[in-house]
Amino acid sequence: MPSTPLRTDPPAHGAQPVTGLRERKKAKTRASIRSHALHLFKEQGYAETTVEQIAAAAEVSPSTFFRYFATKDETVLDDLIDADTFRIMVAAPVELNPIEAMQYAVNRTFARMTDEMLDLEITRNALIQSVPELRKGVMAEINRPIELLTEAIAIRLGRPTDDPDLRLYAGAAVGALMTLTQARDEPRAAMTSLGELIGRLDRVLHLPPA
Amino acid sequence: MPSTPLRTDPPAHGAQPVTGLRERKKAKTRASIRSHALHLFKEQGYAETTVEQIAAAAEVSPSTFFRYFATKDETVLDDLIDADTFRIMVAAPVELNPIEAMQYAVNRTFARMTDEMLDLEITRNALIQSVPELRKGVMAEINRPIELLTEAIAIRLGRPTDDPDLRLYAGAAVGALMTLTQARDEPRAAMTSLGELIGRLDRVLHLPPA
DNA sequence: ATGCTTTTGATAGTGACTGTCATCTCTTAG
DNA sequence: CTAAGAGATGACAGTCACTATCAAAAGCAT
Repeated sequence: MPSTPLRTDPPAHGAQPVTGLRERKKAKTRASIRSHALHLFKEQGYAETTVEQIAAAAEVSPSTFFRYFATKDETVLDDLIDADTFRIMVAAPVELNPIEAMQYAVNRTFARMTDEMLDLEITRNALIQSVPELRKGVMAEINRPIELLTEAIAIRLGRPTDDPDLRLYAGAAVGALMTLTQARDEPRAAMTSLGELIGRLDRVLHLPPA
Repeated sequence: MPSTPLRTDPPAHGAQPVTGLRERKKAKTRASIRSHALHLFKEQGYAETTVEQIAAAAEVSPSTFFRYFATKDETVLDDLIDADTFRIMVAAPVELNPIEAMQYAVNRTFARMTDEMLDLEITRNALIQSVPELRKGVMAEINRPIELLTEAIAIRLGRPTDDPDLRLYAGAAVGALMTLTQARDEPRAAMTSLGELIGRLDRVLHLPPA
């Protein structure tokens, strides 16, 4: 919390905030720590990897590690919920119903990803599935996607964002989706077939009219 | 895991396992630790209370504390998901539909509780709502109630326990219920009006026929 | 270069949790 | 009633995530 922020971060719109020279190094450090952390986790396991090791691998001090990531699990869980996907959902063709719009957005998100991004996602997902502590962390933030989904549906349907039925519907959708993805054994399948899984939601969900 | 369990715990039926003398002391110690922990949490806050303090208050060593509770938060979260409620749900009058049966079971569970049990629940609930780490712990076990609910509905309807539609339905129900209870500000209301909240589920849920 | 801010590393904690081992206390066989 | 075995306890030492503090270093502007 700087006292006189002469040049703070731009309001975080869709466009890239014109990288400000010094901040590039920070982004690089952050990415480096994250990357080294994930590699180490994959090689030695999550619990077996200490923050000290990660810091050493990324060539920073442990102090610095904690300046970039508040907790060890943040290296895995950060950015997990992709706000972009919900933005795509909002912008999906109007004739799609909410569930179809979700499918559209998810499929499109996967299509946008490069192979290495997909690999990263899969690694991450495998970690989350296998390490209880990480699974815990994901669940803890379950409200975020519910919130985002509520909002996305509200915008699409021109309904108020605080419509209780919408929130209820979104909560049910996320809950159902959660059970669907967790039922899968292989992490790869759960991820790539996400679009298909969403299609099953309308078997049990029903959106009450405004 | 004793090598020769001459007298292990009975198969845990509904009836009370005839308490075996020494085990009574263990139960007492466990209850004591838990009670002291909750009181301290309420007085000084969760993070501000150390395991050492709890152990001291309960007059055991820190080592012993960890023999009874694997983690600090287990003192709060243990026994949170009440399997009995689901048992009551299974036994609810046949003419009730799944949602009505849930309401029936929840209301009955509250009715069974003594005042101090209710107080305990409310304290616990307030803690969970206010301490992020505890909330995390609850979310982590979200699968348990989904599982139990799936099973309860399956039994009531005479459908197979692994019916994917039922699991989906249960997941949606729990997800929706979660958002409903979290929307509330005052913990007391969220708990005691749980039965009423469940009634709203059928606004968005719909169980596909077998 | 000279000030200023921001980032960094070193250091010293705290507290949850683990593992080990000797002691002590029940329980049961004899 | 007692001895032996099993289980429970406490003391101790250690690991590791995470916090707080402070001085040195590096980026940036004038």
